[in-house]
Amino acid sequence: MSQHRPTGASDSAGPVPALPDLPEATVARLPVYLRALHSLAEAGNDTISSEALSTAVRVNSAKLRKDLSHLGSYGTRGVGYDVVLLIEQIEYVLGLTQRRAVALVGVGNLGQALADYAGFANRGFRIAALFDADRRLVGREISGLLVRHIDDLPQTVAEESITIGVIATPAPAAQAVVDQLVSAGVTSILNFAPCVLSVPDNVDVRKVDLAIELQILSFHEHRKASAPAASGEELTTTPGGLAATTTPRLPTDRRRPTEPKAVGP
Amino acid sequence: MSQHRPTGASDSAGPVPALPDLPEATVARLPVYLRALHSLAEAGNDTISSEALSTAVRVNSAKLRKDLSHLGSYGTRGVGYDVVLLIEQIEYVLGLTQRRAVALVGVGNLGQALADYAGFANRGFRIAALFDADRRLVGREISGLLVRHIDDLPQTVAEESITIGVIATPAPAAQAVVDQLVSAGVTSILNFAPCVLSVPDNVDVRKVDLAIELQILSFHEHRKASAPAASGEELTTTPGGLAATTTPRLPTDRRRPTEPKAVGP
DNA sequence: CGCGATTTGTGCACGCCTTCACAAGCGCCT
DNA sequence: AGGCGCTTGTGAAGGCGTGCACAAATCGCG
Repeated sequence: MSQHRPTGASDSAGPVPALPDLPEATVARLPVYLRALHSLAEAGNDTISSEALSTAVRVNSAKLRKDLSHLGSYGTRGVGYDVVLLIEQIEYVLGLTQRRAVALVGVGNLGQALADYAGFANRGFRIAALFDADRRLVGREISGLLVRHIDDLPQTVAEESITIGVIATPAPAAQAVVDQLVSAGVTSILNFAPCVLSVPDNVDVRKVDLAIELQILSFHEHRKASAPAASGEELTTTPGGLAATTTPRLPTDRRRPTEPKAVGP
Repeated sequence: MSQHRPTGASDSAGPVPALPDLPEATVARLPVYLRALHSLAEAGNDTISSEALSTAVRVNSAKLRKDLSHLGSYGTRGVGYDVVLLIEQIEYVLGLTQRRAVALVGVGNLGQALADYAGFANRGFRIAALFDADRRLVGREISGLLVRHIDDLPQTVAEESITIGVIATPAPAAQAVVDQLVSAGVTSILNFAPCVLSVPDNVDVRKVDLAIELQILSFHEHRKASAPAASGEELTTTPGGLAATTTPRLPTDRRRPTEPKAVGP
């Protein structure tokens, strides 16, 4: 039941970071656990077993236990985990014990929807300011928040202790916006613009690209449409003859026959 | 080599039904490459080396080459990749040679923003129908699309050959909506509702949880705030009274409290 | 016509993540 | 008090993904 200490380093010499060095995969799942735990707490559960929680969040129970074990040892064998305690622990590690201030840049359609999104406020965040480059939008009020001009970023970021920026601008504007955010002191960025961003090493960026998600689904659709087709005739399976925009040229694999080696499955 | 069909020699002009069995990690990156390649094509580039493309998309060039090699062999040594050919290949594997019809359920703030989002149309998708359970919204028109009642789902899905559903409803409604989508024949779902969904095995679900993204960023913020803070202050750092909702109990951590971290190795 | 510069495609090793399986710990019941 | 069933925490194994480093392949030039 050793703690999160990565390797059994010597206590005397090893300066241990304040936070357990969680695997990224674990970090990404903790919020999911947290959500489920809040539900359980509201439903009046005092404790929960890893097995029960794992079915709720659709995660292998061993993986769940290992994830939680990274936080320390907060379960009771034979009983399970104390729901409230676990919530507190996860919120602590995720840094949610303080309500973090977020700046939202770009109040187009998506930006407005994000500004209104209740999920942020409900889960530890406060949208502290809205920005846009369009002077016509500046001064407008969106869900109780004044839209400021992007040039006011440095001042507002400082005043409101903003550490997280959300980019909901068109792609061409995104890089300039990040640069401004970064120089204003923001060190975490959530990017909705469909483009790659350049940031210094100390800045974290997460991207959400809506079209990419659909394209990934599209791949699986394509695959499903190919394989289980017992008829085994058509390739793209399109019922109607559409495909108007791009040239629907057929794939021509010009792989060289130099390797007759046909590795069978 | 020879991932999928060794079509090279025998030009039976036959279809290539068997798609290469791409690693999921590769599938997730292909859309990013595709985006960059479109830019390159517009900029007039005929060919691109893996090195150049890799810097554009911020991916290790070896990884990039390996990803592309899964598609077949479409590069020329000493030269690079043919941009147009590569675009066609990626669009083919992703199943983008046909424009896929998408149903969007839930036209609240987020749903409306998604309905307006140009990125979908620009990248191979067509929002074919909008649905909502609220009769007051049914009949309204949003960005040129009629909002239908969710009970019309089966009919519309069939008529429009919809295979992908997007859920932008509140969490409590999401599971019921998926069930309806699935029974209507939809086999891929993009879920924006903050909850876990149950679906049959043959249905793919991808989730986008905006608050989770912020929480992951929050974790890294927390970590950054702990480690490099040379001063004694560490844990929750921010001023201002907060944490009104939940008990701001400090971590009853058995792990050692914040030790000033010395520099790494 | 051959040589050097360039770039692809990939074998290999390493590290992270997942999963199984099980000993250790805890509470309850008899 | 002792045993029994339940659950946690984790060692070990296997799989997947990443990145290095290099042979093979191609082009351009002398």
